[in-house]
Amino acid sequence: MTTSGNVRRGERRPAASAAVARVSVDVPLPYHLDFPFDYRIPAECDADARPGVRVRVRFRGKLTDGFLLERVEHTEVADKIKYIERVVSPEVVLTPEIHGLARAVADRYVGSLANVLRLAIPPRHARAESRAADDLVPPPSRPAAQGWQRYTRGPAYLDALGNGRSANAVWQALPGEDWPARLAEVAATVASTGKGVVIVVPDYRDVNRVFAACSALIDGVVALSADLGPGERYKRWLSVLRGTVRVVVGTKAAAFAPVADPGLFVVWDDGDSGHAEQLAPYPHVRDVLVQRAHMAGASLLVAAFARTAEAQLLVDTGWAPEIVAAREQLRAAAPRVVAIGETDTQLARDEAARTARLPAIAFDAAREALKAGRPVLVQVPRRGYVPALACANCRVRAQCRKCAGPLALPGGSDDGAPRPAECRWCGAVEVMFRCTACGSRRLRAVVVGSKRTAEELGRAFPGFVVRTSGAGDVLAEVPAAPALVVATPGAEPYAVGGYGAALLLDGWAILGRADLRATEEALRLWMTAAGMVVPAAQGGRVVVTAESGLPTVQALVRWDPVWHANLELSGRTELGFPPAVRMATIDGVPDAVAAVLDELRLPATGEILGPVPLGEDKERALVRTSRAEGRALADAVAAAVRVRTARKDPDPVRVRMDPLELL
DNA sequence: TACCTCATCTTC
DNA sequence: AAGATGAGGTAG
Repeated sequence: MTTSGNVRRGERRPAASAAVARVSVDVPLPYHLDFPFDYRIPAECDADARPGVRVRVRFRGKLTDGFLLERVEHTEVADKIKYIERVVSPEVVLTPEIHGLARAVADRYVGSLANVLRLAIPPRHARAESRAADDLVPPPSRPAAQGWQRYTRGPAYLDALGNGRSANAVWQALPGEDWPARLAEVAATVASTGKGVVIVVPDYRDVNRVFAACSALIDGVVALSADLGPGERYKRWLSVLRGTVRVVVGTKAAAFAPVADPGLFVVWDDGDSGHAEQLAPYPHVRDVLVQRAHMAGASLLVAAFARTAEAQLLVDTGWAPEIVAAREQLRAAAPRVVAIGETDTQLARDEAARTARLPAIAFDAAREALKAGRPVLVQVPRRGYVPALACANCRVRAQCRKCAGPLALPGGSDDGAPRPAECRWCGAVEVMFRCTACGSRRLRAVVVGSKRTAEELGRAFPGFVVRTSGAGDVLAEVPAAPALVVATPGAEPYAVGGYGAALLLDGWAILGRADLRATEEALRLWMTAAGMVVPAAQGGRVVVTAESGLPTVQALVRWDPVWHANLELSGRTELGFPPAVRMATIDGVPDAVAAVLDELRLPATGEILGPVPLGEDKERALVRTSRAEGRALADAVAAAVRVRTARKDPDPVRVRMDPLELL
């Protein structure tokens, strides 16, 4: 007698009540199938089949993993329903909070729940799970937090958090600030009330620094970063889930860490591109935490040396008050910053310094710092920026006069014939370029500096150690000793006791990037480096090689990230770019993009830009609405894409909401 | 009439 | 996305 597996298992019977499980299956489904599937819960699984557990189910014939989202009495699909194969483990890994958050993130970014859950919940590691839970550590006592007195609303902010009140904030750290210590004080303050804290930083070096700072004040801190092995990662994540730790420090996936009773979420340096998830649907840590804090009734702290336009918007809309230092505190803390553009560059008289293209002021600043026994940071731009055009005179990025997009020379056939510049966003041809800043009509290609900087500096400063940090080989820390430290942006080592000087070389190249965020990014990179330099009173000097008249350079010289963020935001408001508006990009072959646009039912403020060619016979359309209609935009794009995947149109389109780069 | 290919349909 | 189903065509 032949029997099917189901029958041989002995006539499975459904659980007595709520025998229908709604399951999110973990398979890359086409977008129109992003909804839960119903499965019958067998009686023997009744106890374990709780919402949030992992289950094993048969989906289109194959065994797959899934999350049990909820249990209900009835199903609409009684004729097709199958039994759950088994409950993988009774561990409730998807908490109601994270489920709600993941759903919201999926909706916001036009992605599927399964894709977001894959970012939020690490893969299971059975051995880590079987270990017994540690005891819950007692909350720490409230720390002194003297460091916050330098900021106008600092003490009041700490008080609010310490009294368990919800208090969002956007914090600009003073130059030289020991920001990991300040974040640790904030975390300890919230933890002392018994609530949980999640701190998200851009990379593992920052995780280590903040973890160390937090561990000095708090028992029960855990570091979560992608470089951990699967077993260790799951083990630490479980300690968060089981509520045995109160404070989580980690990189972007930690934004979803299921900390118990969260009171505060922190994102450090929200302008760092490391906070943008590289996997679909590409959520950004800042957005995830804004959403999460809102849903959880917890506070959000957006902190950095510089300030993004997005953070400025949080301030402007009243979502978060700002925490900045009074002017006299800034004067006491800031290094002396000088900008030298090409027109006023006086190269050092020293022969070797001349070879290294070092201006006299930079050479002197470095020499003084070395003499004082301190390391000198030399920031050089990374290779491989998108080729773009800038004004030949003042190096300001060449803008399209219609949409302010970046101008570039059309690539492709190299027949030598000079061709006019084109806008990379709207495709408009520019034959009569005129610089928006200085009025010059000449254009030049933006190129990046050479890798020889390190050798050349070695020759300019004989007898001093030259260290490099960047690309594959990132240095975490340098000692408090004279040395030249050549680093690419984002790879600057932490200097014990601070740098004596920072030389920000080829600053104009960073400014000239063909990017909506070029100026914001330039200031962020400069301030991150300059923020590691000792105060002017201790001889701290910063030299940036860029035109001193440019607003971004001014913002660095005056150390005024708030002014710059306001400028940046009003610029984007004027042009109609994020974060002033909500925007979606739709990529694909021309027919596919056209079909989606055709299907698109936009809300009232909706507007379509392009499509513009994207290379490889692909096109990109930009779609925008007011921020208020952001959700409607996401829904409209989702509906249009769903129609397409449902009728199995051959050419796929890729959608991104508010991408970091529009090109 | 058996068998193969390609399009369409379904996924609990 | 990918296996299951079925329409219609083709060889024998």
